Amino acid sequence: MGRQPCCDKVGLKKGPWTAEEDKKLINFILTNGQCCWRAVPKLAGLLRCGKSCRLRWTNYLRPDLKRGLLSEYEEKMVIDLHAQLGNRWSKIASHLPGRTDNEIKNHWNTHIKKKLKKMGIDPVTHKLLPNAIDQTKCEKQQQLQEQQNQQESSSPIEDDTKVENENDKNKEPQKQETSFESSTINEAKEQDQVMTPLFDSLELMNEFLIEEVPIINSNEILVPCVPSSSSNTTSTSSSSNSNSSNFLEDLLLPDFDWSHNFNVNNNIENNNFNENSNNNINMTLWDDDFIRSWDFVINDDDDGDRNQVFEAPHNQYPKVIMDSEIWAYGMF
DNA sequence: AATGAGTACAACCGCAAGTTG
DNA sequence: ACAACTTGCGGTTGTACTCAT
Repeated sequence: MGRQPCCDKVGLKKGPWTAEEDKKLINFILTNGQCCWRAVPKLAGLLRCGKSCRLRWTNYLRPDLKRGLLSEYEEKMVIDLHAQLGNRWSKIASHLPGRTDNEIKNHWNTHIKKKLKKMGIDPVTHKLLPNAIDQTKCEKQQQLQEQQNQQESSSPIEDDTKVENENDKNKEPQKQETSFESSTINEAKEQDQVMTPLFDSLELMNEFLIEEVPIINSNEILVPCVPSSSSNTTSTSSSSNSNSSNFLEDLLLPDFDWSHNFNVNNNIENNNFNENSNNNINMTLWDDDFIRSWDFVINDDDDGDRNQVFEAPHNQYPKVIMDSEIWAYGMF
């Protein structure tokens, strides 16, 4: 007897998920929690296989997902982790809270691979490509040649100063490199905030050791949250941290009054927020699509006013410690 | 404006590991 | 111990979108 397919494929829908399907899935998981994916489509009234539901949830609908491009800092981490773990995307993703293995894999294939190749680094082995090695050899030879020429054409006194200057010149990049080499993740974070270019060398990348990567437990995942309707708009992370249920309560608010409060006042600020990737809170989790999903889940009104989509500005994302069990066991 | 190439990313597929009866 | 089942992972594909011509 062969292995049963994960689902009966006859009559099952494939391809992109519709808003209606998302709604059903979110509704179901909010009500019942995540369990037995095989049973989910039947119980949720979806013509999908359980696998597809799980994928949709974990890669797209999950509330603790960050959306948007990976930051410079995240990219650096991915490169370093990939150097050590290879294509074990889920392992890599586990070091980047809010990111999925699929997302990282896609980003690797579309962005990072190219960047590394441009830099003369083999994205598979993380070593310098033969061409790049030849190039650096040539450059070194050229430099030596130039130095020799300069030495020949200059007086001994000038020589000393020149040599010193040359040394200084040579020191400059070295200094930079060693400072990079000694950098910790925190320093990398700081560098990321000033948008430094990607690595100058392989050595640099290898400095991001796994041991240095802060592993964040699922129950520590920060979920951007919205203040309640009556809330002060300057709510701080500390105030929200102290009460993890705020997030849930807010989600359960029947009227979502707060949604348009922000929409009106903060469009400009939002634009700045999206453009300003230096900002620590680089979470675009609550993008239109996502909010739309939740909006209609809560209101259960497909014809509801879509203009009242919540768009909270970056300074109004209180940090909330997300208790994984709340999601896992459907405590909504 | 039309169109073809390139890009980004959501989704699918098959396999393997883990779990259960 | 073993087969059936479930879940998760990594590779690949399909398609919508963007941009250059």
